[in-house]
Amino acid sequence: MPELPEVEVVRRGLEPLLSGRRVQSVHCAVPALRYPLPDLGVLVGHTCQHITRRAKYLQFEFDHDFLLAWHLGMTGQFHVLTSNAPKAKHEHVRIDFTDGSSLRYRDTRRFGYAGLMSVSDWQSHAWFRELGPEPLLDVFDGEYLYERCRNRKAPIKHVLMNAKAVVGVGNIYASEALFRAGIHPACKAGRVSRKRMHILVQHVKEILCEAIDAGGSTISDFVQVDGKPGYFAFGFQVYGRKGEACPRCGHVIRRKVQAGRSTFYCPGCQH
DNA sequence: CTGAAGACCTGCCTGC
DNA sequence: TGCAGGCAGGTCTTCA
Repeated sequence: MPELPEVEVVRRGLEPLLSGRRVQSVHCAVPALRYPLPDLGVLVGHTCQHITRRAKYLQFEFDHDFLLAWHLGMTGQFHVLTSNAPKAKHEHVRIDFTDGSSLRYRDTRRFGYAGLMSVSDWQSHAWFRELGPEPLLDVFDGEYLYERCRNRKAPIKHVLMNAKAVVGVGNIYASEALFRAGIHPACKAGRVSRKRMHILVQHVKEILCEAIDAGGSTISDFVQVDGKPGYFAFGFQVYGRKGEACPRCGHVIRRKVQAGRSTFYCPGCQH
């Protein structure tokens, strides 16, 4: 489901509802999502202090050095309800707080996963150790990406989606950013010029910011914490638009499968 | 080493 | 109406 903008929208929704709340009880309806769930019972009696984000992971920071890292996979959703609200379908985890609020995790496909680590040392955890830079930080710039792609024969779209190169850019935003930059998704990464790499990076940053401001993208099942959809999907220029006319040059937008993922592009203005 | 493909799991849509 | 097949926003593992 979510790429970086969607995870950030969820983080911003959860932060004011959960920070400062103390855990009263934890219920797991299943032993595992994608991986076995950690023993969340250790959080009982502890207070959620901040919710942060790294790549597509939400990080719930508790007192006493507990950090709960959570990846939403494709269909994971968090909702904050009251503790007496009924259990929804595919609701796998609930964390009740002493003030009566209740954090629910739903995940139809169960591709999500969670782990407990320490606030002071999460960077060394296997999930985080080898991640590339955050795309919205200044260290991610055209020069960085150009150097990262040198001699790489993989398609530029694969590099954009590779979390070791840069985090948070998934299938949708990779397609859209390449369209805006006029770069063909199958173009070998090592053959994109320095100048075009600068342009591409600018578009990646722009599109992620626009999507965050719009509350994320909803194609089928992304919702914000309050249940509202995201609105950015209305702004897609190529994603999901196979057969339609390119908004820029009028050529017919094509869909092709790259490494098992759908890629949408305009053969007229992406080279 | 790199890159491609399969696996995880469920639901929805399409076409026969 | 029913059913097979394809498809879905992520990431890890396996294989060539």
